[in-house]
Amino acid sequence: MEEFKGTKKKIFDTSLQLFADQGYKATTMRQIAKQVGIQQSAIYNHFKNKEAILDASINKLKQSHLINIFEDKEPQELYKKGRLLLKNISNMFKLISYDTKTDLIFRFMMQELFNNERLREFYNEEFFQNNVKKLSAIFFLMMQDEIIENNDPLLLANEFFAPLFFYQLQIVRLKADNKSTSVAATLFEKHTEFFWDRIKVTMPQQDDIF
Amino acid sequence: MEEFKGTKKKIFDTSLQLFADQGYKATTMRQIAKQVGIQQSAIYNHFKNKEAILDASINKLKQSHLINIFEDKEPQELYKKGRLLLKNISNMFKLISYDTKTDLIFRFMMQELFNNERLREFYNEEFFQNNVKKLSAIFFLMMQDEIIENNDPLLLANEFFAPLFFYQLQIVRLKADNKSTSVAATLFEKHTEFFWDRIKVTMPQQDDIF
DNA sequence: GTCTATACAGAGATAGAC
DNA sequence: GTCTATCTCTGTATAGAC
Repeated sequence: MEEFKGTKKKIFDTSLQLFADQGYKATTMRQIAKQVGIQQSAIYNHFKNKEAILDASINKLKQSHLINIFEDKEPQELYKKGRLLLKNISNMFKLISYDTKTDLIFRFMMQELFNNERLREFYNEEFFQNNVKKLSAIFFLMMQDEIIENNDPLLLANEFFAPLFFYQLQIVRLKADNKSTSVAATLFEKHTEFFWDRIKVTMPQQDDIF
Repeated sequence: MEEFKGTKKKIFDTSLQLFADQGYKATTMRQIAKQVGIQQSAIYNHFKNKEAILDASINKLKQSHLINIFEDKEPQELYKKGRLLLKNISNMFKLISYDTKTDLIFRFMMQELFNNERLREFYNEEFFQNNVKKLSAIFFLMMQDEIIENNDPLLLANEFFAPLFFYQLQIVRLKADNKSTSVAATLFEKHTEFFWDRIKVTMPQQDDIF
């Protein structure tokens, strides 16, 4: 929860930047120090060792919007917003892709996910067990209220999240090479429309053809 | 195109395994040698240096089914298969997640994607410019033939690929921790059904309600 | 809290005998 | 083609002066 200040903050920000660009292992203490503008040994006044900076980075991820999609809100307060809720979530995914700080955390996460079991464990529990299940619950409530058609709520949750994550990945990747992201950026909204049309209740008495 | 043999193959296979588990940078020549059962210096009889093993790994990725989804087939030969084509593609994504060798390449790719510009460039051109565009072309032909409803073909291509990639990622991740993948595995088929129902032409004269 | 100096381990790579 | 031995560089981390 603590926010770093002064030199410690500089060290942390620089480290995260380098971790995102090159990976944790490839980043050296000398590199970090040089970029901060201090001697390498001075880092140890702020962080016990290199792993402590890694831990701080993981903590940052835990607090980020990449994981905390619903903040503290419960399905019961959310589901009535219907299509608007999905639009809000979709837009949040989009904003994250363009937020410079969160973009770093995203790249850091993707690299370490496969060689850091602790991070994988955390991702599984927080992102999956938490967010996907919460979204499932929301869809379930929407079905009960006949806002959307009956279907497998867990499938809907996955089908809604998957493209958002995928488009986020593409944008972060394209941005890393300073390539245009404009096409990919439009997909967030298009996905939500496309998806909503698939799941919404279509009134039988009202004929779309005429 | 060359397939390695004997010691060279052992070195390559071991390296790819370690790259997938720990990342390229974290893997040492001594580690590779130890696991192969030779002296560290003996590696240099087979590969010029560590980077040459990395290059070979990237070449392996280029040849894999992760990238070569349509092999050499053209949209014109494929689109008529309709729903079956999508089922085949979906099934291929699923099989890759469980194929031990391709699973390694997938993990290797995900880690290096963010710190290897060359790999990113290749991924962008081959996966995106090639596969997504090819699938777009297929959907476009399906629309012309009135197999599916009119829509943005590029959107459909993305919406179809995104969950497949996402589910693949989840399975590979779960497998890394020896966790159950059975729930995730069912999503490939469910996605295809869910998606096809969304896009297929629904005959106006034929009423589904009765 | 930052510096210089240094310890020490581990990295990639080469030389030359067999 | 593999071995032993070794070089050189670079990595993390600590000690102690200011």
